[in-house]
Amino acid sequence: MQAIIKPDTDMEDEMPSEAAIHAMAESFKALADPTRLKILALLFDGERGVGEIADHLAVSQSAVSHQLRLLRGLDIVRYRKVGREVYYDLADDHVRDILVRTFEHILHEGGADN
Amino acid sequence: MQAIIKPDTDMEDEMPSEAAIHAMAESFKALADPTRLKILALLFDGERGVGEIADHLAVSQSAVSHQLRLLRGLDIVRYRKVGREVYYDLADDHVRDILVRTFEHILHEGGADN
DNA sequence: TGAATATATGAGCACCTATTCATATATTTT
DNA sequence: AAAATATATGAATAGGTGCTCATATATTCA
Repeated sequence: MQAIIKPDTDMEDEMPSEAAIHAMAESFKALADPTRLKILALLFDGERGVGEIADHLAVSQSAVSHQLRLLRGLDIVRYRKVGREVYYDLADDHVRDILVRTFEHILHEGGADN
Repeated sequence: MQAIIKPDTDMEDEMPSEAAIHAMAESFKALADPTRLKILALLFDGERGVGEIADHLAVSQSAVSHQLRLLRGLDIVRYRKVGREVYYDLADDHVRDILVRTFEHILHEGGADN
């Protein structure tokens, strides 16, 4: 499966495929929301239960659950079920890297306010 | 200038401020669109004029211009005016990094379906 | 000067999305 | 068993977003 994956990981030679572009857009879209970013920033320190997340941020349990489903579907977070609770965590280091880079970007941005 | 910038660039100690979260969401939002991603992928190889961009991708001049304005406003691209043409380019290396990381992320994503 | 070319912009609309509300499912406790 | 607790989910809706169309601005050319 996945026969035609060239090691074209640097994006410098040719345009990414239409499919790759859409996948990237999907991933960025997942990070393009304050609530989801807050969730991820919280998970940055380690796994958390759903209710715990909802409490820490000022967001309803339902809203958090909806957002976690979205993040789950894109392999941005993973989860672990323990009894009736579900602990969520960042999926991998790409996510960490991307979050940090962007955080740096906005700090370095001449932008007046912080 | 920029007196109060703590070297808190790693996001590991404390939650980013509300303002930082919103700024990050804005940045990601800018990357969360196929048209804008295609523009950026094109600029990855070097600067291009607006019409050139519109031709390469299958997008109207107006649409490209609208999107460039957005990217400009977030310091994701910069521009250079020569006569009546305007050449756009990626603003800095953060953008390059973020694009590459995300490209890697979606390639490494075992994800079968979406 | 006026015509041609390159880019920018405002308005309007179709589509998408994040939340709330109500409810469902799953697990533990009594 | 029923009640309590933790999470998930579908529907409805308000607000946001990207496109097109028409037009404005800026620059070069004849």
